Amino acid sequence: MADSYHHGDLRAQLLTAAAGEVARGGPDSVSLRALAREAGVTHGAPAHHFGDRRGLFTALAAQGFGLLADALADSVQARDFARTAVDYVAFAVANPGHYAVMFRADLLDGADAELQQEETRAGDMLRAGVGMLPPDRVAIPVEQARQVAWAIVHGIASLYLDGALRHADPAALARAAAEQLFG
Amino acid sequence: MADSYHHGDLRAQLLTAAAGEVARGGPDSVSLRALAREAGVTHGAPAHHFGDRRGLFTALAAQGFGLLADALADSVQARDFARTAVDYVAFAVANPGHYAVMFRADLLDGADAELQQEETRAGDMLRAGVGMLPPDRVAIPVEQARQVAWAIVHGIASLYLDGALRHADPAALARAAAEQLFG
DNA sequence: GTCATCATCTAGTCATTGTCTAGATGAAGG
DNA sequence: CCTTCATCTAGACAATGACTAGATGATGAC
Repeated sequence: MADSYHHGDLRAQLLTAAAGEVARGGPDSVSLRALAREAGVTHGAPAHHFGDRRGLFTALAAQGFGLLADALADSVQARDFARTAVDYVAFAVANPGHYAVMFRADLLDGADAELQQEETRAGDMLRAGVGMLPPDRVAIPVEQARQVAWAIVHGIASLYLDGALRHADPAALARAAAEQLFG
Repeated sequence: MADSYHHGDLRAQLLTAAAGEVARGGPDSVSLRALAREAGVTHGAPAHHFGDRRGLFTALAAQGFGLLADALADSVQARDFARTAVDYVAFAVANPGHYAVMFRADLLDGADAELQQEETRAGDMLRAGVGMLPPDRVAIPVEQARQVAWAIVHGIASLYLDGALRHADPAALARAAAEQLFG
């Protein structure tokens, strides 16, 4: 359907291209018109699917939260926190374009229903993962432990994706962090 | 000198205004022309001081790294890691506009001399802060411990500034994180 | 005191972008 | 067959970043 009037899969293709572009040059380098050119449609076509630029990033973030929740499901069910930490960082490294926009409140429409739903699903997954830790390993209130656990995997992922930990193995670092934190 | 031909303090004023705007609406909402209007100069004036948009963010980040190094100096000299962690997060909360661009490689000119200098100074400060931890509290290689320590304060600061930890006290969280990590 | 130098700022221009509007296309279903 | 509506086209507009040539005046040498 690539040469018909109706593209047929434009929304998905735009999201994929946007993720690639964000991973390559950051959110600023994403141009709706460039994405449209790349997809072989006119510059106004993306607006129908995403409304505006913010809508594109919101859709990308929602997709990212969905993928993250999926990526964590196994280890959370296995109640293996160290593996959850590794899987979290591995998700970010494998999906840099998605991850780079997921927590950028300034780029997203926080009121978007799909975003809220996927974000809640991913958040519940994370909470469950930390809730299963052996209490004798946790020296601080459990709610703080949850936030600290999130902060550390987010910190590793963010710093690595921003190039600040260029010479480190992020997965190994996540494992070490889990051990030092709760081991 | 506000109404003379030469502004006299344009560079500093633009940086301050840019920090405020980044804190308010993120880097995307920063417009060189809007900053110029606000400062009462023409749209071309900022280019002389920063070259282009990237140069503005680079200068802002360099200033931020300098401020960060200053903010950490006391506690590092006192070899008090918990306080360093708190001071780090407190710096980010107090200077959200600076912090939001400091690690955004896509917005910065990594080759800038001033940026590299200030970044190195802040990095050395952080390394020194973690290097003084009691060895029997550290279960992982010291280099990983450094990275983990950085990741956790960066994670707390980032998540808080992005609004993901809206109901938490970031300083208290930093203290708790230090205790759980190395306490 | 005068003058040259140069950092600083002005003013105009251009391509590009996001967004809005009206309308064309064609797929899907009654 | 024909209506409906999601999808896409096409044109326009204001705003922006970047570039250029030139005006201004602060500074320091003589």
